[in-house]
Amino acid sequence: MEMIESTGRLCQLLGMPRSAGQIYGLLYLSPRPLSLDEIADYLAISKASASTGTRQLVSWHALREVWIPGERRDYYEAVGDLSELARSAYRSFFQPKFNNSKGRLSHLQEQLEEDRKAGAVDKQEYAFCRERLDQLASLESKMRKILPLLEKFL
Amino acid sequence: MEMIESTGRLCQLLGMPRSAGQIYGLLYLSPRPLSLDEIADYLAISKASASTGTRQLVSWHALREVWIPGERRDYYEAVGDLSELARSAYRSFFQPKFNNSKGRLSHLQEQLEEDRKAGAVDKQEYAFCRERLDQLASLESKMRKILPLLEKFL
DNA sequence: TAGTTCGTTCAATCGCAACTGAACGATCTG
DNA sequence: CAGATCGTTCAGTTGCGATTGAACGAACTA
Repeated sequence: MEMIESTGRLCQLLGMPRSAGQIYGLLYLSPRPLSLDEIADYLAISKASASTGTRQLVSWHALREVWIPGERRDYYEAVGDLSELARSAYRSFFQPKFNNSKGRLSHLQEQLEEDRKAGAVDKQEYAFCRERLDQLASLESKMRKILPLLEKFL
Repeated sequence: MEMIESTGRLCQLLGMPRSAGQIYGLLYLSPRPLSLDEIADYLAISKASASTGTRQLVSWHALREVWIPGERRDYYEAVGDLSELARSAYRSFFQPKFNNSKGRLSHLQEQLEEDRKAGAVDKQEYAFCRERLDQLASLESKMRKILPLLEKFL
Protein backbone atom coordinates (compact mmCIF):
# COMPACT_ATOMS: atom_id res chain seq x y z
CA MET A 1 0.00 0.00 0.00
CA GLU A 2 2.89 2.33 0.68
CA MET A 3 4.26 1.53 -2.74
CA ILE A 4 0.91 2.30 -4.33
CA GLU A 5 0.71 5.64 -2.62
CA SER A 6 4.24 6.59 -3.61
CA THR A 7 3.88 5.73 -7.27
CA GLY A 8 0.50 7.42 -7.33
CA ARG A 9 1.96 10.63 -5.98
CA LEU A 10 4.91 10.43 -8.33
CA CYS A 11 2.67 10.11 -11.37
CA GLN A 12 0.53 12.98 -10.19
CA LEU A 13 3.68 15.04 -9.79
CA LEU A 14 4.66 14.27 -13.38
CA GLY A 15 1.28 15.32 -14.69
CA MET A 16 -0.06 11.83 -15.27
CA PRO A 17 -3.27 10.41 -13.83
CA ARG A 18 -2.77 9.29 -10.25
CA SER A 19 -4.69 6.08 -10.77
CA ALA A 20 -2.26 4.96 -13.47
CA GLY A 21 0.59 5.33 -11.02
CA GLN A 22 -1.32 3.37 -8.42
CA ILE A 23 -1.91 0.54 -10.84
CA TYR A 24 1.75 0.42 -11.72
CA GLY A 25 2.76 0.46 -8.08
CA LEU A 26 0.43 -2.40 -7.31
CA LEU A 27 1.68 -4.53 -10.18
CA TYR A 28 5.32 -3.65 -9.58
CA LEU A 29 5.29 -5.54 -6.31
CA SER A 30 2.76 -8.20 -7.24
CA PRO A 31 4.43 -11.60 -7.55
CA ARG A 32 1.89 -12.67 -10.17
CA PRO A 33 0.00 -10.90 -12.97
CA LEU A 34 -3.37 -9.46 -11.99
CA SER A 35 -6.66 -9.16 -13.85
CA LEU A 36 -8.68 -6.01 -14.37
CA ASP A 37 -11.16 -6.99 -11.69
CA GLU A 38 -8.45 -7.75 -9.18
CA ILE A 39 -6.84 -4.37 -9.83
CA ALA A 40 -10.13 -2.50 -9.54
CA ASP A 41 -10.99 -4.44 -6.44
CA TYR A 42 -7.67 -3.94 -4.71
CA LEU A 43 -7.42 -0.22 -5.47
CA ALA A 44 -11.12 0.36 -4.79
CA ILE A 45 -11.64 2.05 -8.14
CA SER A 46 -14.19 1.34 -10.82
CA LYS A 47 -13.44 -1.20 -13.50
CA ALA A 48 -13.74 1.62 -16.03
CA SER A 49 -10.86 3.48 -14.41
CA ALA A 50 -8.83 0.30 -14.23
CA SER A 51 -9.46 -0.32 -17.91
CA THR A 52 -8.42 3.13 -19.07
CA GLY A 53 -5.49 3.16 -16.67
CA THR A 54 -4.07 -0.14 -17.82
CA ARG A 55 -4.45 0.83 -21.46
CA GLN A 56 -2.55 4.03 -20.85
CA LEU A 57 0.24 2.17 -19.06
CA VAL A 58 0.40 -0.44 -21.81
CA SER A 59 0.70 2.32 -24.41
CA TRP A 60 3.59 3.75 -22.40
CA HIS A 61 5.19 0.30 -22.33
CA ALA A 62 5.00 0.32 -18.55
CA LEU A 63 2.70 -2.70 -18.44
CA ARG A 64 2.74 -5.94 -20.35
CA GLU A 65 -0.36 -7.94 -21.19
CA VAL A 66 -0.07 -11.53 -20.14
CA TRP A 67 -2.28 -14.27 -21.50
CA ILE A 68 -2.74 -17.18 -19.19
CA PRO A 69 -3.70 -20.40 -21.00
CA GLY A 70 -7.29 -21.38 -20.36
CA GLU A 71 -8.15 -17.99 -18.89
CA ARG A 72 -10.56 -15.58 -20.53
CA ARG A 73 -9.42 -12.56 -18.59
CA ASP A 74 -6.52 -10.37 -19.58
CA TYR A 75 -3.74 -10.29 -17.02
CA TYR A 76 -1.23 -7.52 -16.57
CA GLU A 77 2.25 -7.37 -15.13
CA ALA A 78 4.59 -4.42 -14.60
CA VAL A 79 7.62 -3.97 -16.81
CA GLY A 80 10.47 -4.09 -14.33
CA ASP A 81 13.11 -2.23 -16.30
CA LEU A 82 12.60 1.28 -15.02
CA SER A 83 15.61 2.65 -16.87
CA GLU A 84 14.28 1.58 -20.22
CA LEU A 85 10.91 2.94 -19.18
CA ALA A 86 12.40 6.31 -18.34
CA ARG A 87 14.22 6.39 -21.65
CA SER A 88 11.15 5.72 -23.73
CA ALA A 89 9.13 8.19 -21.67
CA TYR A 90 11.77 10.79 -22.34
CA ARG A 91 11.81 10.05 -26.05
CA SER A 92 8.08 10.13 -26.57
CA PHE A 93 7.22 12.87 -24.15
CA PHE A 94 10.00 15.31 -23.35
CA GLN A 95 12.01 15.07 -26.54
CA PRO A 96 9.18 16.43 -28.74
CA LYS A 97 8.44 19.31 -26.37
CA PHE A 98 12.11 20.07 -26.37
CA ASN A 99 12.46 20.18 -30.13
CA ASN A 100 9.37 22.31 -30.31
CA SER A 101 10.89 24.79 -27.89
CA LYS A 102 13.97 25.07 -30.07
CA GLY A 103 11.84 26.02 -33.03
CA ARG A 104 9.98 28.62 -31.02
CA LEU A 105 13.20 30.09 -29.72
CA SER A 106 14.82 30.55 -33.10
CA HIS A 107 11.57 32.01 -34.38
CA LEU A 108 11.63 34.55 -31.59
CA GLN A 109 15.19 35.46 -32.49
CA GLU A 110 14.29 35.96 -36.15
CA GLN A 111 11.37 38.13 -35.20
CA LEU A 112 13.56 40.28 -33.01
CA GLU A 113 15.96 40.86 -35.89
CA GLU A 114 13.08 41.82 -38.17
CA ASP A 115 11.78 44.29 -35.64
CA ARG A 116 15.20 45.83 -35.36
CA LYS A 117 15.49 46.29 -39.10
CA ALA A 118 12.02 47.76 -39.23
CA GLY A 119 12.97 50.16 -36.45
CA ALA A 120 10.18 48.90 -34.22
CA VAL A 121 12.48 48.67 -31.19
CA ASP A 122 15.09 51.11 -30.03
CA LYS A 123 18.69 50.14 -29.49
CA GLN A 124 18.46 49.56 -25.76
CA GLU A 125 15.36 47.38 -26.00
CA TYR A 126 16.94 45.37 -28.76
CA ALA A 127 20.10 44.75 -26.77
CA PHE A 128 18.11 43.63 -23.75
CA CYS A 129 15.91 41.18 -25.62
CA ARG A 130 18.86 39.93 -27.59
CA GLU A 131 20.77 39.14 -24.42
CA ARG A 132 17.85 37.32 -22.83
CA LEU A 133 17.13 35.25 -25.92
CA ASP A 134 20.81 34.40 -26.26
CA GLN A 135 20.86 33.20 -22.68
CA LEU A 136 17.86 31.02 -23.37
CA ALA A 137 19.59 29.60 -26.42
CA SER A 138 22.70 28.87 -24.39
CA LEU A 139 20.70 27.04 -21.75
CA GLU A 140 18.89 25.09 -24.43
CA SER A 141 22.18 24.07 -25.99
CA LYS A 142 23.51 22.89 -22.64
CA MET A 143 20.44 20.77 -22.11
CA ARG A 144 20.78 19.35 -25.58
CA LYS A 145 24.29 18.26 -24.74
CA ILE A 146 23.67 16.75 -21.35
CA LEU A 147 20.39 14.94 -21.88
CA PRO A 148 21.83 12.23 -24.13
CA LEU A 149 24.53 11.55 -21.56
CA LEU A 150 21.95 11.28 -18.83
CA GLU A 151 19.96 8.94 -21.01
CA LYS A 152 22.94 6.64 -21.36
CA PHE A 153 23.81 6.73 -17.70
CA LEU A 154 20.44 5.60 -16.42
CA MET B 1 3.14 36.85 -26.80
CA GLU B 2 4.80 33.69 -28.07
CA MET B 3 7.14 33.84 -25.12
CA ILE B 4 4.23 34.22 -22.73
CA GLU B 5 2.47 31.22 -24.20
CA SER B 6 5.59 29.07 -24.04
CA THR B 7 6.47 29.84 -20.46
CA GLY B 8 2.82 29.44 -19.49
CA ARG B 9 2.69 25.97 -21.00
CA LEU B 10 6.02 25.05 -19.45
CA CYS B 11 4.84 25.98 -15.97
CA GLN B 12 1.61 24.11 -16.46
CA LEU B 13 3.64 21.10 -17.53
CA LEU B 14 5.68 21.32 -14.34
CA GLY B 15 2.58 21.49 -12.18
CA MET B 16 2.73 25.20 -11.44
CA PRO B 17 -0.02 27.70 -12.12
CA ARG B 18 -0.07 28.70 -15.76
CA SER B 19 -0.55 32.36 -14.96
CA ALA B 20 2.69 32.45 -12.99
CA GLY B 21 4.54 31.21 -16.04
CA GLN B 22 2.86 33.81 -18.18
CA ILE B 23 3.88 36.57 -15.83
CA TYR B 24 7.46 35.39 -15.87
CA GLY B 25 7.46 35.15 -19.66
CA LEU B 26 6.15 38.67 -19.96
CA LEU B 27 8.72 40.12 -17.60
CA TYR B 28 11.57 38.07 -19.01
CA LEU B 29 11.39 39.98 -22.27
CA SER B 30 10.23 43.29 -20.88
CA PRO B 31 12.99 45.91 -21.14
CA ARG B 32 11.68 47.66 -18.04
CA PRO B 33 10.05 46.56 -14.78
CA LEU B 34 6.26 46.40 -14.85
CA SER B 35 3.65 47.19 -12.24
CA LEU B 36 0.86 44.89 -11.09
CA ASP B 37 -1.70 46.78 -13.12
CA GLU B 38 0.39 46.65 -16.24
CA ILE B 39 0.86 42.91 -15.85
CA ALA B 40 -2.84 42.28 -15.23
CA ASP B 41 -3.74 44.54 -18.13
CA TYR B 42 -1.31 42.99 -20.59
CA LEU B 43 -2.17 39.39 -19.72
CA ALA B 44 -5.90 40.13 -19.44
CA ILE B 45 -6.13 38.60 -15.98
CA SER B 46 -7.53 40.04 -12.79
CA LYS B 47 -5.31 42.08 -10.52
CA ALA B 48 -5.92 39.47 -7.85
CA SER B 49 -4.36 36.78 -10.02
CA ALA B 50 -1.47 39.05 -10.87
CA SER B 51 -0.91 39.72 -7.18
CA THR B 52 -0.87 36.09 -6.14
CA GLY B 53 1.17 35.14 -9.18
CA THR B 54 3.87 37.70 -8.57
CA ARG B 55 4.08 36.78 -4.90
CA GLN B 56 4.57 33.17 -5.80
CA LEU B 57 7.28 34.00 -8.29
CA VAL B 58 9.01 36.28 -5.80
CA SER B 59 8.97 33.50 -3.22
CA TRP B 60 10.59 31.21 -5.79
CA HIS B 61 13.23 33.90 -6.45
CA ALA B 62 12.09 34.09 -10.05
CA LEU B 63 11.04 37.73 -9.74
CA ARG B 64 12.67 40.69 -8.08
CA GLU B 65 10.76 43.60 -6.60
CA VAL B 66 11.99 46.93 -7.87
CA TRP B 67 11.26 50.20 -6.16
CA ILE B 68 11.29 53.18 -8.46
CA PRO B 69 11.98 56.46 -6.66
CA GLY B 70 8.92 58.63 -6.44
CA GLU B 71 6.61 55.81 -7.42
CA ARG B 72 4.04 54.30 -5.12
CA ARG B 73 3.51 51.13 -7.12
CA ASP B 74 5.62 48.05 -6.78
CA TYR B 75 7.48 47.11 -9.92
CA TYR B 76 8.69 43.67 -10.84
CA GLU B 77 11.42 42.38 -13.09
CA ALA B 78 12.39 38.84 -14.02
CA VAL B 79 15.53 37.28 -12.60
CA GLY B 80 17.55 36.53 -15.69
CA ASP B 81 19.79 33.80 -14.32
CA LEU B 82 17.81 30.74 -15.26
CA SER B 83 20.52 28.34 -14.15
CA GLU B 84 20.50 29.65 -10.62
CA LEU B 85 16.72 29.57 -10.74
CA ALA B 86 16.70 25.93 -11.77
CA ARG B 87 19.15 25.09 -8.99
CA SER B 88 17.08 26.68 -6.26
CA ALA B 89 13.90 25.14 -7.66
CA TYR B 90 15.57 21.78 -7.53
CA ARG B 91 16.77 22.29 -3.98
CA SER B 92 13.48 23.47 -2.57
CA PHE B 93 11.17 21.28 -4.59
CA PHE B 94 12.67 18.08 -5.92
CA GLN B 95 15.35 17.48 -3.33
CA PRO B 96 12.86 17.05 -0.46
CA LYS B 97 10.63 14.70 -2.43
CA PHE B 98 13.70 12.75 -3.31
CA ASN B 99 14.90 12.36 0.24
CA ASN B 100 11.41 11.40 1.27
CA SER B 101 11.36 8.65 -1.34
CA LYS B 102 14.59 7.26 0.03
CA GLY B 103 13.07 6.92 3.46
CA ARG B 104 10.01 5.21 2.09
CA LEU B 105 12.10 2.81 0.11
CA SER B 106 14.23 1.64 2.99
CA HIS B 107 11.12 1.34 5.09
CA LEU B 108 9.62 -0.95 2.47
CA GLN B 109 12.76 -3.07 2.51
CA GLU B 110 12.67 -3.39 6.27
CA GLN B 111 9.05 -4.39 6.17
CA LEU B 112 9.76 -7.06 3.59
CA GLU B 113 12.45 -8.56 5.83
CA GLU B 114 10.08 -8.57 8.76
CA ASP B 115 7.42 -10.32 6.72
CA ARG B 116 9.94 -12.93 5.67
CA LYS B 117 10.97 -13.64 9.22
CA ALA B 118 7.34 -13.85 10.25
CA GLY B 119 6.71 -16.30 7.44
CA ALA B 120 4.04 -14.06 5.90
CA VAL B 121 5.48 -14.48 2.41
CA ASP B 122 6.73 -17.63 0.74
CA LYS B 123 10.20 -17.91 -0.70
CA GLN B 124 9.26 -17.09 -4.27
CA GLU B 125 7.27 -13.99 -3.35
CA TYR B 126 10.07 -12.79 -1.15
CA ALA B 127 12.66 -13.21 -3.88
CA PHE B 128 10.50 -11.32 -6.36
CA CYS B 129 9.79 -8.36 -4.10
CA ARG B 130 13.38 -8.29 -2.96
CA GLU B 131 14.61 -8.05 -6.53
CA ARG B 132 12.20 -5.27 -7.42
CA LEU B 133 13.02 -3.23 -4.34
CA ASP B 134 16.72 -3.69 -4.96
CA GLN B 135 16.29 -2.41 -8.48
CA LEU B 136 14.49 0.64 -7.17
CA ALA B 137 17.28 1.23 -4.70
CA SER B 138 19.86 0.95 -7.45
CA LEU B 139 18.03 3.48 -9.59
CA GLU B 140 17.70 5.80 -6.63
CA SER B 141 21.41 5.58 -5.97
CA LYS B 142 22.22 6.40 -9.58
CA MET B 143 20.01 9.46 -9.43
CA ARG B 144 21.67 10.52 -6.23
CA LYS B 145 25.02 10.40 -7.94
CA ILE B 146 24.13 12.18 -11.12
CA LEU B 147 21.89 14.96 -9.87
CA PRO B 148 24.66 16.94 -8.17
CA LEU B 149 26.73 16.77 -11.34
CA LEU B 150 23.81 18.02 -13.37
CA GLU B 151 23.31 20.81 -10.87
CA LYS B 152 26.88 21.96 -11.36
CA PHE B 153 26.78 21.72 -15.11
CA LEU B 154 23.76 23.98 -15.59
C1' DT C 1 -30.04 -19.59 -29.65
C1' DA C 2 -30.21 -17.50 -25.16
C1' DG C 3 -27.34 -16.42 -21.48
C1' DT C 4 -22.53 -15.36 -19.31
C1' DT C 5 -18.40 -13.14 -18.85
C1' DC C 6 -15.24 -10.30 -20.33
C1' DG C 7 -13.17 -5.34 -21.76
C1' DT C 8 -14.31 -0.89 -23.67
C1' DT C 9 -16.78 3.40 -24.50
C1' DC C 10 -19.37 7.45 -23.29
C1' DA C 11 -22.27 10.90 -21.09
C1' DA C 12 -22.67 12.61 -16.55
C1' DT C 13 -20.51 13.69 -12.19
C1' DC C 14 -17.06 14.93 -9.05
C1' DG C 15 -12.94 17.15 -7.06
C1' DC C 16 -9.69 20.41 -7.12
C1' DA C 17 -6.92 24.10 -8.35
C1' DA C 18 -7.07 28.58 -10.58
C1' DC C 19 -9.38 32.64 -11.19
C1' DT C 20 -12.43 36.56 -10.10
C1' DG C 21 -14.97 40.51 -7.97
C1' DA C 22 -15.57 42.78 -3.97
C1' DA C 23 -14.15 44.19 0.41
C1' DC C 24 -10.36 45.52 3.19
C1' DG C 25 -6.13 47.72 5.32
C1' DA C 26 -2.28 50.49 4.50
C1' DT C 27 -0.08 54.42 2.68
C1' DC C 28 0.07 58.63 0.59
C1' DT C 29 -2.04 63.49 -0.84
C1' DG C 30 -4.52 67.80 -0.55
C1' DC D 1 -9.30 64.71 8.05
C1' DA D 2 -11.45 63.05 3.70
C1' DG D 3 -10.31 61.01 -0.47
C1' DA D 4 -7.43 58.54 -3.63
C1' DT D 5 -4.31 54.87 -4.85
C1' DC D 6 -2.05 50.96 -3.92
C1' DG D 7 -1.57 45.56 -2.79
C1' DT D 8 -3.72 41.76 -0.42
C1' DT D 9 -7.26 38.61 1.18
C1' DC D 10 -11.30 35.78 0.79
C1' DA D 11 -15.74 33.66 -0.40
C1' DG D 12 -17.77 32.21 -4.60
C1' DT D 13 -17.34 30.67 -9.35
C1' DT D 14 -15.32 28.48 -13.14
C1' DG D 15 -12.88 25.18 -15.96
C1' DC D 16 -10.79 20.95 -16.63
C1' DG D 17 -9.21 16.47 -15.96
C1' DA D 18 -10.21 12.21 -13.44
C1' DT D 19 -13.72 9.01 -12.16
C1' DT D 20 -17.95 6.52 -12.47
C1' DG D 21 -22.23 3.84 -13.75
C1' DA D 22 -24.52 2.16 -17.41
C1' DA D 23 -24.77 0.61 -21.96
C1' DC D 24 -22.50 -1.90 -25.45
C1' DG D 25 -19.94 -5.40 -28.45
C1' DA D 26 -17.24 -9.40 -28.63
C1' DA D 27 -16.13 -13.92 -27.36
C1' DC D 28 -17.34 -17.83 -25.12
C1' DT D 29 -20.83 -21.67 -23.08
C1' DA D 30 -24.69 -24.76 -22.44
